[in-house]
Amino acid sequence: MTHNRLDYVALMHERGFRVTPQRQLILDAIGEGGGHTTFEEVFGRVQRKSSAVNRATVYRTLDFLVELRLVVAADVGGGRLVYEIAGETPHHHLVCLNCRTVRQISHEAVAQLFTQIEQEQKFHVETNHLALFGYCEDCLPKMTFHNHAHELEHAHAHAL
Amino acid sequence: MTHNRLDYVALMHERGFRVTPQRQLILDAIGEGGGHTTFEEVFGRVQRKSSAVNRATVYRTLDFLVELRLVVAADVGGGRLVYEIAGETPHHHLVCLNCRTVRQISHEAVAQLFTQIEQEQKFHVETNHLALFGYCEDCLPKMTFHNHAHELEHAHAHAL
DNA sequence: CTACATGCAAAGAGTTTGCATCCGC
DNA sequence: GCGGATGCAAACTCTTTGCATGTAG
Repeated sequence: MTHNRLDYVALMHERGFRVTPQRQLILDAIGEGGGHTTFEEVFGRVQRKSSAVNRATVYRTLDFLVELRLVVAADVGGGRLVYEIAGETPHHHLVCLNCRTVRQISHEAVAQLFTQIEQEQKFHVETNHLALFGYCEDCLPKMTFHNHAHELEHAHAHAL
Repeated sequence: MTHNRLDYVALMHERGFRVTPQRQLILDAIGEGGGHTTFEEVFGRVQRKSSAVNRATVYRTLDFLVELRLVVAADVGGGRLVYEIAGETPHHHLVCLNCRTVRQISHEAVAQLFTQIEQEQKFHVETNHLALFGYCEDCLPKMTFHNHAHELEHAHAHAL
């Protein structure tokens, strides 16, 4: 990763911000996420190491780190952001609509589409945060009959 | 659109559900969205016609219509779903990360990428709900400065 | 020592739920 | 009339904010 301890300490000092234990814990917790981490995961990891850290601090610190561009917040759907240490090679997300697991794919796999859309649609696709929704290998079998809209009775029995 | 009045009335009756004025109003309100409509837009339109309709009813009815597959809920980021009348030709969404406007693009434009990912990643991309995040023609100029700052700090450059 | 950062609790936004009433069929 | 649908209000979840206290530099 491009940001080691010296990097962020220097960056924060340069800008007149303080390097607090909470900020370091939270940065570490994001790094443990292997690419993408939800708020709850970060909060959980931080609490395990120091249970005194407050939710509000984690919210504020995540915003702060994103603003400093040490961290990137990616919208992969599900109404929740995922956080990643910035500066990694561009990659994208395959999000399973069923089990919500998020897998990464390389930039090369989609680069061509980006170029094409850029030209044809005059729309600049953000290269770091593409989210493709669909069904993963495990969930696809379960979902195939879904397309035929047959299991509704079952679903609806508890829904309404 | 594939679902006219007869369609959905028949469908609901078939399944033992009732056709209420609220459900018809809400279905109409989604149809007025020209492709994608947020909850608040639906609620607003419904209230203008019948101010007695409750928020909870709109929430419940949207879920109900999605479950009946008369309506499709698409996650285009921003933490909020957009609703569309089902059965339209497959299309996708270009979502501007700055102004949040959502534009549609045809399926053809991205079909090849889907096939490729399907084969290489063993992941089935949901053909109706692809959301591509980026910046639209209007917002891109405003964001270039922003991106530049980003790149300076993090050697993050990856031009398109 | 002086701001900036944190903890705490309360307030907000958005959504869901329990229950009595209503009304489609 | 029966059972599903609605309205209402309360409960819930997630996030933000005001303010007093703590602490990095």
